[in-house]
Amino acid sequence: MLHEGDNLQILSKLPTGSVDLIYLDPPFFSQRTHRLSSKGAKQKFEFEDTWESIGAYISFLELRLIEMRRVLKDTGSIFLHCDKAASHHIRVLLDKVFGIENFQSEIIWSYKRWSNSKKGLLNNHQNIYFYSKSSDFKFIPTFEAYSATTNIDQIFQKRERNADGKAAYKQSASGDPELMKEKKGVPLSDVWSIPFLNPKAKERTGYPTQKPILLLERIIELTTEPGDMVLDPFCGSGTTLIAAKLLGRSYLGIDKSSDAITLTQARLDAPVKTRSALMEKGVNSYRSKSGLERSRMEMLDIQPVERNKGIDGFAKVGGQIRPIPVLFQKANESLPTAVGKIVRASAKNKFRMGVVIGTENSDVEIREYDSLTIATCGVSDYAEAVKSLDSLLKAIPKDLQSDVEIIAKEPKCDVTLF
Amino acid sequence: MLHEGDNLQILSKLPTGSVDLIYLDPPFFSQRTHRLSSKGAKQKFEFEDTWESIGAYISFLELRLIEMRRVLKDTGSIFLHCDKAASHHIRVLLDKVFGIENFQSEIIWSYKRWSNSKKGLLNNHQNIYFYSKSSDFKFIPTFEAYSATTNIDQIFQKRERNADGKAAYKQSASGDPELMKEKKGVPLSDVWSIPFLNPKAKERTGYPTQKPILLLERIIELTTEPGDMVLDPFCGSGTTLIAAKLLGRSYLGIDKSSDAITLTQARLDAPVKTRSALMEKGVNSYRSKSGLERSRMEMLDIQPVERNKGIDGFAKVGGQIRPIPVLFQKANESLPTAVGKIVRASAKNKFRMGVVIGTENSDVEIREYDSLTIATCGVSDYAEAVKSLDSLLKAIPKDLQSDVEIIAKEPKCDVTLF
DNA sequence: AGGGAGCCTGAATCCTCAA
DNA sequence: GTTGAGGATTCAGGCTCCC
Repeated sequence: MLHEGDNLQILSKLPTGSVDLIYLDPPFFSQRTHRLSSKGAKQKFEFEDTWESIGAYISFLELRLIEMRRVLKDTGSIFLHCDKAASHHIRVLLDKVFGIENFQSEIIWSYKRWSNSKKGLLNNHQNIYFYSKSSDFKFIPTFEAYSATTNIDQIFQKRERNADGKAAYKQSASGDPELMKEKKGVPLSDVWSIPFLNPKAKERTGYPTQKPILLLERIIELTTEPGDMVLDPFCGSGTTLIAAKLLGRSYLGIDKSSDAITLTQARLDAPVKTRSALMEKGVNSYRSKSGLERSRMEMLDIQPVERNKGIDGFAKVGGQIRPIPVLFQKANESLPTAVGKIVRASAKNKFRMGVVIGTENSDVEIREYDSLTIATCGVSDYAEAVKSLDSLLKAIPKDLQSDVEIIAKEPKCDVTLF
Repeated sequence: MLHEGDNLQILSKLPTGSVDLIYLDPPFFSQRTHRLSSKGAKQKFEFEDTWESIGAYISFLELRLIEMRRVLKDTGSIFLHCDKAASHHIRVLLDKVFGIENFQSEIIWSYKRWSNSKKGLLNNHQNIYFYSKSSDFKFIPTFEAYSATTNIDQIFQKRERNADGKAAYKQSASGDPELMKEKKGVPLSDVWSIPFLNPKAKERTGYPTQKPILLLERIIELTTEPGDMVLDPFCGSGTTLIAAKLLGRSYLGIDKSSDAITLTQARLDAPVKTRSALMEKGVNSYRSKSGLERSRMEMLDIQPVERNKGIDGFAKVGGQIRPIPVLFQKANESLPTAVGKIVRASAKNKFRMGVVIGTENSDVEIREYDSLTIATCGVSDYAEAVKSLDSLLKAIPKDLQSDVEIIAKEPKCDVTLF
């Protein structure tokens, strides 16, 4: 169900204790008007986020949060999405309205985003405050995969405390370890790495500050079951309601803008969810390189590239990444094959030179392929790699020297990495 | 230099405008006493973190923050480390003392830690507030590697706006792309993934709430240059000062506990920094499997194992990880070799059955190796894998059936992964 | 009901032993 | 002797249980 109007009016008419989950994404107190002007779009959406003072902003929220608390069931939860602009004032308010004892989590939504370098750190997260109405809130335990450092094969073994009070693996009379029947994984963390909605994503509606469906799905699945009622009093483009619908929950959306309500209705009628590989499989699925390859590149100070068959990385000079592609010969391919790959991959980009590192030790060789200068060398261990890379660079023709004053670096730590 | 005593007294004697960076890690308002009860330790450190009220806690901090602001240079910065217990009240206070306009970042220190199943989400982050004394603060630009999804080979190309105002890759007269000479990487984010100090780390001193040196090094390198003065008014085990010393900065530490001062002095005399693989190389260095292997396991719903030569992962049933090891036959090994590996790896742990997935398509076969039942099947593509795994499980002996009702899953996305 | 003791867990290290 | 696979160990948070 959708309502157009001031959410305070509409909330006050809703029955007490009728909602299982409230997610709200109010204006963040950014003190500016948000609009998205995608050239192709038929429609231009915008909303105001300018306030007289932080006090005015907080009073605005307070009136509404009091009503939200009222309409929430005793087992219900509320998720308030905000950012650094007012997160501290909002949490003080939430403590007041819902009670400190009902604070459950500060969820950090972290993402990578296109950057325009500024003085200081890039803002790559937003905050979501999770409060329950009571200690008896509904919560569906959710688990993640174990960390790569966890000894999963070990922790199947049951443990006990021995005479000294030390923990040790439990053993049956015969000396065999006793195993657990199953393991669940690790409880979900409060730091969520979910990609920011890419400017190119099909899911985008043109509405500013639109949130990814995946984020809302996670919130809904954590605290509700199918059929439960989900309320979004600042529904905007309607992402919360789309997610609720896709998961078989009932939903109620409020927004004061008729454009927003129209858009939401249209999205509900025909939901589009980006099947982005990044969203569904995570950034790790992009990592095509093994730990060995990655640590080898780290030691040679090479910036890895994950999406190109003919380029494993780019050489760095003094911390700067240079347009000099590097390729490692693979175990099942010949050196000429590897060279062919890097030449093909470099052609479009007009890189002037590249490096191929072979699997067998060999002297440095420099050859021209069309307009590309390729150096090949072989490594079997780190010292050799550095030495080869060094002599490789010394052997480079004079006119290319200025481009490639690579200094072979000391390894970053004493530990042998491969 | 180290001072024992109440930092308010000692701060008030420090000259105005004499410090470049202040990092403080005050008690978090946890309302409990922190102690580390390591059995073997000679010494037991503890500190009180119980307060009459949040008001008392904030006043305590306010008096001290006012002095800290005074001793800071105009180009100086302060980093206040806290957690969800009082972060909102602390930020309100910082706004008051340093000015809203001098807020720079909310840094999220995120980490994985030994878990503690609870209702709700695991607390896996702490907050660090970064304020400057003025807009003219010292800041050393710092860069990270590009994300795995970035088209690095593309971003070397210069861009321009064409007639329609759209951005496009710049081309020379001959139609070739023009390349940038170098790229720096991505500016550092405000979400920092740095490992938590593990219970087994040599770097541990026995002092509770000890922070990793790596975290402090990053803060110091961001806002100071060699020779600059770093102040930690709640220095505890002295991590800030160790990091400052290692980076050639001057340092000043204050703590009211003489145990803490003694410990800090001892650490300064002989700094121990864990050369931990995780800290220095990141979690990805633990991933021994290629993207192909990992995505294959994801599709078959297998939990990967990274530390065992004879086990690639464990089978899941209904989302639960079961003690059923799975091994993929490698390209350069025979099926019997693979079976030998999984049998050896499983022997000590007394797993009852395992699965070997071969490289060639073949029917499912079940054989006994000592007390271990091994099922082998072959796959060459996804559809075949699902079919094989399915028939494999149907072929499993009756008495093991209850252990392995694996249902072959639908692929999670349309993209063909192998 | 309230407080304290003890249990369970898994991340990440240390450390042993076999190749 | 060297390496590295994998077995052993630590410990704080949050739970339960007991007094």
